[in-house]
Amino acid sequence: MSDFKPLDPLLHSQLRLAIMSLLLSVKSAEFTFIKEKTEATAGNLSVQLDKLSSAGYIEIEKSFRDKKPLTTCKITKKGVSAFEAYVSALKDYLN
Amino acid sequence: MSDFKPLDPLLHSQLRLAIMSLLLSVKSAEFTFIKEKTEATAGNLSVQLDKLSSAGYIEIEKSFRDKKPLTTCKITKKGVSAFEAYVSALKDYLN
DNA sequence: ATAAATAAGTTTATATTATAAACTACATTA
DNA sequence: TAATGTAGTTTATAATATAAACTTATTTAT
Repeated sequence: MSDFKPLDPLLHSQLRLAIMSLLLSVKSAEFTFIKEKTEATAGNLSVQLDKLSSAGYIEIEKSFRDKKPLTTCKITKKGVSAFEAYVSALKDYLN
Repeated sequence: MSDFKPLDPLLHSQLRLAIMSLLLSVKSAEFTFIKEKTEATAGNLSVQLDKLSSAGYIEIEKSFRDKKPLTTCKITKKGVSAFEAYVSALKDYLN
């Protein structure tokens, strides 16, 4: 029997974890804000946001501001739960 | 400027993290013991142990017992430091 | 008016990584 | 001596992360 619970592979990724961590601390965040905070490239960020969204961990709203596209992200209840479960599982690995 | 320090990719891996976590809590551990505790396949374990060893995070000793190969692993000082740095960096992601 | 630069992303191609399947070597048992 | 088990290693493949190239639209300069 293993001492180690599996770690949600969707969260066990540096960038996605950073995104989720950010989103936990705010009501919502814009693409460009997340990009600055995580120092990710736009392409990478776009892909990872899609994955989190597909999993139902975040909600993405696309609109326009000043005639420019505006992508706004928000963590979901499911995302919060998944994050908490991940942190809890991770603790066994960190002693 | 980023709020998130990079996570050592060698440690940010479920299996390698489990291996390091195990090795932190014992003087040394045998291949088969680590295999049972982590529930990894022998192939995967072999590869990941090699990576940790190449990085200088663990030391691997190969011998024989009862005429059978015996692989024994031990965490190094460098490995302990790396693990501690990883945990410290990770904390910023977990709030 | 049109060419160049900027902004906000997305899509796609590539490099890296994780993982298991297949294999090796040797010992034991039927 | 043929099959089974033990303890791994090597290699092939699947999955993942990442950046480069691209798209669409806007603003600014010529």
